[in-house]
Amino acid sequence: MKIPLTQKSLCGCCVIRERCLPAGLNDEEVLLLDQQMEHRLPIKKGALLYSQGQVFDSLYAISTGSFKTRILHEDGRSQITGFQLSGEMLGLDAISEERHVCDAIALEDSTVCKIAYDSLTNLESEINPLQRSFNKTLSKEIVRDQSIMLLLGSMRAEERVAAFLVNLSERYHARQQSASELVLRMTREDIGNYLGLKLETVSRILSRFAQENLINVQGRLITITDVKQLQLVTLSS
Amino acid sequence: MKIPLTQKSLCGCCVIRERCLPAGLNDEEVLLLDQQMEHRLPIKKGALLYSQGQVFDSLYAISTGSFKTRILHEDGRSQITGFQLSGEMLGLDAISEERHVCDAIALEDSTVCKIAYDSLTNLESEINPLQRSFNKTLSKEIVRDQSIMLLLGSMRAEERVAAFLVNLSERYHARQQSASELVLRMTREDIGNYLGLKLETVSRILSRFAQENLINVQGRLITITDVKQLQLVTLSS
DNA sequence: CGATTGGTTGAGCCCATTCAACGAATGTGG
DNA sequence: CCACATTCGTTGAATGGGCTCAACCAATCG
Repeated sequence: MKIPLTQKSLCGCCVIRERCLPAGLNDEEVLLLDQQMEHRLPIKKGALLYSQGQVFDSLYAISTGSFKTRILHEDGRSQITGFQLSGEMLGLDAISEERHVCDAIALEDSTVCKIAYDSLTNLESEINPLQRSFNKTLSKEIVRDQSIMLLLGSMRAEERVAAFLVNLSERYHARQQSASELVLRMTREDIGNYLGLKLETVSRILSRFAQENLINVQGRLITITDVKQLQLVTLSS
Repeated sequence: MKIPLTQKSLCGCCVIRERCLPAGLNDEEVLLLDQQMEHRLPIKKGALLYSQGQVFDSLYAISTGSFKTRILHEDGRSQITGFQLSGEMLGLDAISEERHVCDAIALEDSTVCKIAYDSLTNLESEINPLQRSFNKTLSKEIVRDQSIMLLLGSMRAEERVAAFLVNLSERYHARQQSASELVLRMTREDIGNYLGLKLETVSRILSRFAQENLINVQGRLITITDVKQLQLVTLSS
C-alpha cells in the first residue's frame, strides 16, 4: 500500500494515461487525481480484487494485466460479464448498491491503481472535466454491456466466437500489442461462459476456423490470419 | 415545448419524484433541477423519442407510459435492450459517444421530461448529492444490463420468460400497479427479441405456464396466479 | 369489407448441448 | 527423477431444445 517516493508511479507519466481515468485532464488536474490514488498494487493471478457482496468503497483501474468479472446467481449459475484489459476500470457496477455485485479475478499477475470513491466524487466537484469524463466512462460500460446483449441475444455460436476474437484483436491493437497474435489469458470455459456457449462448442468452432484458414490455434495462442473474413463471419446472420 | 404556468408540472409535486432524477434531493434542490427541465412532453405510441446516430444533447425521464430501446446492428439484426417504465431514464448510453446508440420507441402514449445534458452537468457541480445520485443511476443501468447478460447467457427459454414476468411484476408493484395483473405493452415479438427467443417460443411457453396454472393468458393481459412457483422456474437451472 | 397486424399451434429439422473418451501440459510429492 | 493427479483442451456420437416453416384465427383499421 505504501509507494516508495523513488518509484514516481504517477498517472502523469503512465503509459496508459490517455486510456485511463486521467484521460483528457491537464497536468495540473492529473496531479490532483494522482495524489488521491494508490498506484500499481500487485494482484496475483487467480486472486480476487473484490468479491460479490463486499462493501464498496473504491474503484480500480487496471495498470497492467487483465481481469475477468463474474456474477453469481442464487441458484449457482455464473456469468462472466467481461474481460478487462489495461486502462479499463473495475467496480463501476458497485456504485449503485454500495456493494460489489460481481467478483473481479486476475487472469494473470496484474497491477491496479485504486481510488476511494469518496475521493473521486470530491475531485469531480473540483475538476469539471473529470465529472464529464467519469460520466462517459460509466456510459461506455453501458454501451459495452448492450453490445454483449446483442451478441447473446441474436448471434449464432460461430458469430459470437468471431466477434470475440475481433473485439480482442482491436483492444490488443489499441494497447500497442499485436492485433493478430492473440495470447488468450482465459480458459475455453471462461470464453464459453462469457459467450453463452459450452466450452466444447468454443473449442470446436476455433478448430473449424483454423480449418478454414481464418486463424491458427496453438492452445491459448491464436493467430488471426484472415481478419476480413473473420469480421465477415460476425455479420453473416 | 411550452409549459402553461397554470399546469404547475414541477418535479416537486410529481408522483414519481422519489423514483426519478430528483430522488434524494431536498425541495430547494429539486426546484433548481425543475427549472432546467421541460416537463411532460407527450410522445405518441410508436413514435421515436430519439434514434440511433442522432446527436445527443438531452436526457429524458419517463413521466408516464413506457418505452422500448433497440439497437440495430450493421447487418440488420436488432436487439431490444430494455423496456422502460415511469421514473426510468432514457439516453444514458448516449453520453459516451455524444450520439444516440439506440432507438427509443414509445410503447403507448407517454410523457417524458427532458433535461439538457449540459444543464445536468452544471447542476451536478452545484448540487453535490445530484452528482452522486446520477452516478448511481448510471451504475444501476450497468447492473441491470449485466443481469440480462446472465439471463441471455445461461438461462433456458422457460426460465427467461418466467424471469421476465417476475421482473415486470415487481416493477409494476413498485409503481402502485397490480403485481399480478400485468397489462403487457409490447408484442410477443418484442419480448422474444429482448429475451433472445423467437416469438413462437414465447407464445408456446406462455401457453405452457397457463396450462400449469402459473398464469392466465388473455392476449396481452397476463394474470399471475402462482408467483412463488413462477419464481422457482427462474431458478430451476 | 378486405388488408394488416398480432397471436397460437403443429410438424420437422438443425444447431448447440450432453456425455464420453482421450491427449497434452503442468504441478506435486515421494 | 519419476509416478501420479489435476487442469485444460480436443474430438466424436447421440440427444434435444428452440427454430423454421406453415396454417390458422382474432382484432383492428382504413
